[in-house]
Amino acid sequence: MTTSKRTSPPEQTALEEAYPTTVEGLVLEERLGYALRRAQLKVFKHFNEAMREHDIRPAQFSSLVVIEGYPGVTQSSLAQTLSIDPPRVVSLINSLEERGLALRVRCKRDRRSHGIFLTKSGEALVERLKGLAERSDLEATQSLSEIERRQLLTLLRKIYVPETQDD
Amino acid sequence: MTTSKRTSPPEQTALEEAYPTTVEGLVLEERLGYALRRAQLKVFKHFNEAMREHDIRPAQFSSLVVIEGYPGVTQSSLAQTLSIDPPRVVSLINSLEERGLALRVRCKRDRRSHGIFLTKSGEALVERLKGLAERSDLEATQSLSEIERRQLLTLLRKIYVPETQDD
DNA sequence: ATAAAATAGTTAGCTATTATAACTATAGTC
DNA sequence: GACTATAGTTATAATAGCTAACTATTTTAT
Repeated sequence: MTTSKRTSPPEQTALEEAYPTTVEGLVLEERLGYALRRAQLKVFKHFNEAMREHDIRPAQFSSLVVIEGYPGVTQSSLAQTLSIDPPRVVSLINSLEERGLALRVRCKRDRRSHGIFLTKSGEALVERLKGLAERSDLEATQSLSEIERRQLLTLLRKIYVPETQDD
Repeated sequence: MTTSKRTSPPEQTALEEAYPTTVEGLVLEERLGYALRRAQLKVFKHFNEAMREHDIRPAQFSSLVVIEGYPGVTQSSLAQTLSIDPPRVVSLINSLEERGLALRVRCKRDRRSHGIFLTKSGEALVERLKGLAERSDLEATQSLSEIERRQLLTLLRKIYVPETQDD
């Protein structure tokens, strides 16, 4: 199984330090997944830093925003909207409920499902957080112009919502 | 602590089903982190599907590509290049070594560091994988034109490498 | 109307990712 | 030679994404 040997004689290898820390021109720079991960890593780091005092993670923030926009949204609907699997939605809503930010209400029509609502403090918090998130994004993308930021959002949306029309 | 109450009377909530599965016009659509995650999720899913028969994960692929481009690269240099923390690089290279795709060679000049090289089978594999990755990206972004794909890569690169110049 | 199939939510378990802290060995500096 | 810094490693921990299995309900088919 391990019949293959090394590609370069290790004896004559002494220039490791010369390697650049940024990989210009490497095939990797053409890989969309790589670029998306690097960009997301940076944007999320800024986000987490901005939310640190509120102890809110990206998925919690997204949930709060969706619940605010669609009060009474069911867990399955939330899962689909955020591309989060059902088990994770459970723990997500649990944490929001424990912190008094949201609550489940059993649905009368279909007693299998639960509508989710924000509490007063949940509503107050999400209003505050939206401003912080906005500022965080701007900081993380200082190197982009406002036009470029719009372009980027449009292109990304086209990937995950293929039916998206240009603005 | 739990003084706040719900935002809507749950008694009159019976329209959950009417909620859209795609959230158009919601504040969330303006959040860069959200869009990045959704897009990355889709691109990575395609990638993992394309690599399934080879049992190669995104981070392993990136590592192979960098090692191929810079044979003898040290683990710390690899960590910095890929924005992966050192402990993870260890397990990453361990797995590549166990599979006979790469190997560590202790550096003579600085005996603390290890140069990483591809084996013959590692070289053969990465050549094969690069084609698969390319096709996977195209499939995942069918809704984008070639120009838009280039724009997207450029914009993303501007975020994580702020010094990047336009093409 | 009853049996079968589908759905909403939940619990449990696995792997991977990101992040720390602490430790060993080596190298560089005062 | 003592102090400091660096490369790699080990060990934890929290989170994320995925799958299977189970309960309670609803819908569909017979």
